[in-house]
Order: sequence, then structure tokens, then C-alpha cells
Amino acid sequence: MQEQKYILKNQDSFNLKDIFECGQCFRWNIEKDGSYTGVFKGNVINIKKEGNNIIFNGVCEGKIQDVVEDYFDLKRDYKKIKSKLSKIDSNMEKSIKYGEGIRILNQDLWETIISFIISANNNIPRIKGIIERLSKKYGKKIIWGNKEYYAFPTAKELKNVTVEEYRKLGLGFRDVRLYETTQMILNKQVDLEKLQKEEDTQKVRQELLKLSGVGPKVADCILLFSTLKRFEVFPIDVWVRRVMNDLYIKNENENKVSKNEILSLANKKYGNLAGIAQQYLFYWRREA
DNA sequence: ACTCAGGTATTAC
DNA sequence: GTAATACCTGAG
Repeated sequence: MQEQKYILKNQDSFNLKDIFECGQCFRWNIEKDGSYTGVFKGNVINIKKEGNNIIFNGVCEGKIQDVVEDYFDLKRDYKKIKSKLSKIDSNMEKSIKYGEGIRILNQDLWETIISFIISANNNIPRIKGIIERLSKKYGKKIIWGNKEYYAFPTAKELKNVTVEEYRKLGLGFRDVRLYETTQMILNKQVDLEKLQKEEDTQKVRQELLKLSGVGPKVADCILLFSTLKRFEVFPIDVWVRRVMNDLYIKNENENKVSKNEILSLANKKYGNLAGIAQQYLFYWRREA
């Protein structure tokens, strides 16, 4: 594969830190010069911001411009989304100001499913470590420059991996879930290609929930952060629960707030943009 | 030693 | 349906 380069000029709503550290992805790492390098599908790309230019550099399976336009959701008008959401209330406005450079990535469905199964009751450094070891052991090697990178393993590549091997990689109790889900996807108990085409979000959600290790929160993350691209879902994790309770519900014990109360509030306030609203709120509450 | 972290599965009302 | 509890692991 040959190295390619692409320069994007004057792109609005595009900050590296906001995109890669808002919690949607696990395989992008910051370099000493402030650029980020990541692996997705068979691509390795480094991204650097210089003035008004965003410079993409790396090895790609296709034309780098196409790859990047798709992955970074460049065709979508985030300015419009943000101005719409900003009008809802001052909290939303503040959170958007903080994370104005967020874009929701179009991540591979399979990879997103497995990654978020691993994320359950886990912390980010460990999640990233597990995914890295998993890729290094079972994924395809990609060489760029003098360095080796590893693609996220395909379902086929994980077909014969045992629960014990997962345990050795540090998966913990998620080992069985990973094994079972991989089998379910391989034998098409859950057919990812069909899911990708299904229009009814609730039907897609129901299918995802069949997978081992996929509960409501993980299902919503998959719906939002993968190529399924559903902005109407509202993943509720500890941070979202916290921020929604602090701002609006004001229960003395945030753990006592019911999920349905948060969901109906989110739906009322943000409608079919709830997912992206959630992302600004999550990032703001977690980082600011 | 002990708590916590992007929850889920299981069990018991 | 809803509530309580166990669960790998490793960092702080």
C-alpha cells in the first residue's frame, strides 16, 4: 500500500481532541506533535492540524479523500445541528461551545459492537489496552513507514479463539460475551448486513440486544457511533445520568433517577438529535 | 485493603 | 416489569 495525503481546508466543526476524546472511539492516540494516529478498517492515518488546514496522511485501502469523508462524516452539516441544539437552553449552548469540534464517526459496525462490549464496567485505558492486544494478536498487520500497526480483527479471524485465550488478554468476565457474540454474528443469528439496511431503529436495537454483552447502553452506543448512525438514541451511562440529574432532575441521589425519566426528558428536549446532544453533554461534564 | 470504571446477566421478588 | 447482586482487572 502506498502512502497518501489529503489536505482539508477551512473545515468547520473539526477538532482532533474533541473528536477522539469525546468517548466514541478507542484506537486513536495522540503523538508528541499533537497529531493523532489511528487504525480503522485496513487504514492507518495520521491527522495534524496546521492553521486552517487539516492534513491527513497514511496508508488506505481506497482513495484517502473518500475514506476520510466517509469516516469523519464530512458531508453532514454540524453547524446546522449545533445551532439548532444551542437554542434549546443555556446548558446545551455551553456544552456545544466546549465540544464544538465534535463529529460522530462512521465506525465499522462489527468493530463498534465488540469494542463497546469490552467497554462494559471498564475504564478507558484498560479498554484501549484490551483492544490493542486483541488487534495485535488476531488482526492483520499493516506497515506504514517503519512502524507496524494492526487492523481490528474480523469476525472470521476471531472464529476459533477460545474463552481462555480472551481471558489471557485481560478481557475479564467479558471473555464469554465476546466469544458468544462472535459466534452469533458468524452464524448470522444476528445478520449485520441486514441490520445495516434495516430502517426501523427499534428493530435494529432489538437485534443488537440479542447479542451477548449488549444491553441497553451498549446497544445505543453501537447505534450512535457506528455506520448505523442513529442520532435519535440516547445512551445513558454514569456521566450522562450525572449531567442530566445535575442540570434538570436534581434528585439528591443520581442513582435513584430512573432511566425512563432521563429518556423521556431527553426525547422531549432534543428529539431526533438526542444522541449528538448526549455527546456534547457527556464530553462537557466529563472533561470540563 | 479497598474503591472505582462507558454495564450486563442472573436471580429473586 | 423492577430491584439487588456478582463480576475480571488494574490503577489510584
